[in-house]
Amino acid sequence: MVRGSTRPTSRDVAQAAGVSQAAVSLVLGDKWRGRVSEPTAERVRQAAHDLGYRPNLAARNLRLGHTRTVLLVVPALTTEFFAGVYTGAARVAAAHGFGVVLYPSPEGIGPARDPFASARAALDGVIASSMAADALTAIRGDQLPLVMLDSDPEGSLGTTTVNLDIADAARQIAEHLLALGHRRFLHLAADVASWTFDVRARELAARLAAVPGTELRTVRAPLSIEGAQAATAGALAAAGPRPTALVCDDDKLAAGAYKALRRLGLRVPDDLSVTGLDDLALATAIDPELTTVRLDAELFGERGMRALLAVLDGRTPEAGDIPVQLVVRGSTAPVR
Amino acid sequence: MVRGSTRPTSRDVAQAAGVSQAAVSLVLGDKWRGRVSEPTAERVRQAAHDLGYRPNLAARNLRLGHTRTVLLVVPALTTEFFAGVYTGAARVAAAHGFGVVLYPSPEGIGPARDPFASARAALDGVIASSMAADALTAIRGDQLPLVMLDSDPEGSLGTTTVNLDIADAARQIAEHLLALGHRRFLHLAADVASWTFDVRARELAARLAAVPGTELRTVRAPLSIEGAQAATAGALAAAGPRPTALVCDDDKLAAGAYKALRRLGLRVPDDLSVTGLDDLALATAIDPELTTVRLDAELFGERGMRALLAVLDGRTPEAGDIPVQLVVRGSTAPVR
DNA sequence: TCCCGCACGTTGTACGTATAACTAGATGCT
DNA sequence: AGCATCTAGTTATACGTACAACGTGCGGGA
Repeated sequence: MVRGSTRPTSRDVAQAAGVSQAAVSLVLGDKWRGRVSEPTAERVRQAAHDLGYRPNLAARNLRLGHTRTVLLVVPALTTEFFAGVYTGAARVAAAHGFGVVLYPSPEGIGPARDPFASARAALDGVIASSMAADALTAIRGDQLPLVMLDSDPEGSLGTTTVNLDIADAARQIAEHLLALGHRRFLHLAADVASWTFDVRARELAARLAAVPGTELRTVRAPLSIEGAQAATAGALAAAGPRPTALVCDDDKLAAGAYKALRRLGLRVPDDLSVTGLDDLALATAIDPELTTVRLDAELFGERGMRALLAVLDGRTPEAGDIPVQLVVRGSTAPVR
Repeated sequence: MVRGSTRPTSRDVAQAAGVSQAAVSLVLGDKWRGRVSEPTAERVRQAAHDLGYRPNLAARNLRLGHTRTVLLVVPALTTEFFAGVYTGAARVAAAHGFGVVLYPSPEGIGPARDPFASARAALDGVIASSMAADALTAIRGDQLPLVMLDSDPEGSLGTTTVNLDIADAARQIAEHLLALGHRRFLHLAADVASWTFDVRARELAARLAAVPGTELRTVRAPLSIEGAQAATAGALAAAGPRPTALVCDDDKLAAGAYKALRRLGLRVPDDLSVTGLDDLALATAIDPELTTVRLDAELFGERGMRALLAVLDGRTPEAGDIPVQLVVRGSTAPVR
């Protein structure tokens, strides 16, 4: 590290090894076969190591016109679901020489200042969850290759979408509860404008409408334990016969519902069957363990990344929704 | 990599506005006062807008030598704790014109391939949790300004550290349980090599050692609900008098312990008091609600970011640990 | 009149890299 | 011998930006 404070460049390495800068680039870029002799290559590598040389990636990106980096835009990371998505995406990306950068919608930071202006520094593409809607406007302006997760395949004109088979999840839950004899349903719905939640509501309603004598009420709650608790308490205080099945839009809402039910002295599943969706760690932490639908977050991330790679290569992305699986636990029982 | 038409550059804008590229740079860089007339500036802005011009940040970074972007390195995002850290860091960063990029250790991706080589593309600094140890070796090689979170202030030579007052957390838990009359303790410790967990063990042991007649056993568990469940079950199956207080290294471990206790037919807090640490949403989702110590994740992130900004400016970072607060709930009771 | 300063730009250059195009000597083939 | 081919490099250039340095009219003060 002779040059004092500034980082060594490929030219410094070249000088140290007694070759030209181009030779350094060839050797370190692994394109030297038949262009540089082995002894010289070794000398270059040695010099690079001695100087602690790290290529300036800004310069490389500028030169190459791409970065082999993609951005994953997700909603606030309040559950481990998107951690799984990231892991899956990062795994596939790594196998193709790509890196993944995560951009969670930071809570409480207005869109006035675009907080990831510099994060976008150099990106080849974007994978975005439709739940991070606020961040999307900024993205669209960039005209980058884009893959949407959990987004309406119809509504998103031309954009590639990768979806979990949420409709099937809703159907499986409905079938399960109907088979147990339930007829009076309460739907604890997430108060979030997103396709993935719309599908739950639509499919549940459609399924129940097909069975005579069923009843469906809906109550909306913000996507938090406290919100779900309050909404559930409010809904059960209403007049009329009490529902026997409580279908929650996700596991977190179900955990909030549990709390409300405990306060009301109602027992799960004796007085009320409860279902969630996601199969988070939370689902088995609460008592009784929650009947829910397992979503394969990692596979979701993998598929998203593969779709983006396909788009970047001009290939057609893999089609088809990702299958989900009902997991029956102790929170659902035959109606009495 | 087909990107339809190539993106417009500042030169294209210049041509469209009938000025030089330098003028475009001045206007868009907000340095035009007294150098370019208002009508001309407006013409440039208009042209930039019409063409949908976005500056090439790789080129800007190369030119300026900095990026106003920092990297936040965290362990796998299996709880919302680091989401809070990110939010706090991003808020402070945004206020100073910086962006934050998140790098969670992806599970199952070996260190063989450096998965965030390109994410590091252009960074001014790094904030890293000591829990993401595997990622750190790669970081160190870059010689970037670095701030460590939850790291041994002694061991990290010269590096700036920002810590939660975990020692105080452990003390408060110990005092609380001692005051309730507990004397036989079981410590459910995270099987993770990290300073933050070492402190818990050390401080708890020190505190109990000061009180005659106390007893402390320790059992280690991987940082997951299932792991904690198994470890707790194993420990309680051992011979000898049963402990009356179970001190868990974090809330997630406590949730696992709850499950083990339920299986064994032991009741919280009647048979055993349980404490956690973190105050995640999980802490109030389980029954009974968990006595734990609240960590202010957002403040943690803010302090980390402020420290890094100080380092970048050559200033001295704010000193002092971040205070924590015991939250007493239903999982702890006087010993019977 | 001369010259200075101001308003309004432009020209030129450097950041560090990857690679196309070239060179010079050695070797092989006919 | 004459020419093609191979080896082992070098030289030159472009990526898009920010900014230092350099004009160029024009009005005004001495």
